[in-house]
Amino acid sequence: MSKPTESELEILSLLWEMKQASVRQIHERLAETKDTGYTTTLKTMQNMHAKQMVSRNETQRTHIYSPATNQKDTQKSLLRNLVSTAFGGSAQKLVLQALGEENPSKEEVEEIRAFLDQLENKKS
Amino acid sequence: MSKPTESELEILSLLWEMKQASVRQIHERLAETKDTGYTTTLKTMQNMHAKQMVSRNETQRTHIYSPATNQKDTQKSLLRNLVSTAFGGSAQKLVLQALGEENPSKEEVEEIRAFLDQLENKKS
DNA sequence: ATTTTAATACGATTATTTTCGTAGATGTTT
DNA sequence: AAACATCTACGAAAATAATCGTATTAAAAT
Repeated sequence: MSKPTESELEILSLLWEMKQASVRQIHERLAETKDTGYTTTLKTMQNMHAKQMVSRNETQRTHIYSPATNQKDTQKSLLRNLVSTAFGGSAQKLVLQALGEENPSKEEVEEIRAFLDQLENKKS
Repeated sequence: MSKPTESELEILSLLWEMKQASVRQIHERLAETKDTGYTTTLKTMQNMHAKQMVSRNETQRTHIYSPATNQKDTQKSLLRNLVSTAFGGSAQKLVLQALGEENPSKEEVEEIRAFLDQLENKKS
């Protein structure tokens, strides 16, 4: 599986969220923040299909697309890439930086703490 | 300041690490993992200079480059971008995912805990 | 049935990024 | 000083990504 481009990732992200969608639906979501033509969205999704990045149901005239790449795996590889190119290989730095930015709620902090506990238990 | 491209980021990252370097030095580091010509590296660094992404000392024949963009700021914007395109806007998810990947040492976990404490204190 | 609307396919254009070759200048070695 | 190595500058080609226009087909509305 190849690395999605910026545009592809925007679409993929929406598909992960929506589980499945038509080109029209995706295009409408994109239109909230972007200003490109419908056929641009269509073409990109067709490209993604050619790359097997998404699958689609063609039984209806309006094709329904769904993600063919696992969200977790994609996130993992994007994170790995970012860590190595922008954080000098240190995931720790990335985590701290992200936390500093995030301004997490009490609940979120608790969730992270719990996760850390769990990590430590696994070690011993 | 514009978003660095993939190649630019590789170089920028080395410059952050080395503080300053000649094209030759950068090229040799890149050569460890990549297989492109010297003039390619040179050209990219010249482009970066044109974009004011790096500065350079031209008093010697061999120019010495140094980063002109702040590492933290760049990391921040790259993180923000990744969160919004690949993590559905949730920095929390990115943090948890990164932690799951990282397999942090005891010391690193402690560092994160300390950072979380500090975050909470700031709130009250 | 005709017209209008909405969809896909697909080539072509444009923009961006990456790569390299060549020329010319400046050092270095012999 | 001649030959060689090592720089920078810079244009241009090649590769990749993003955008759009047009043709065609299918469904929906009148």
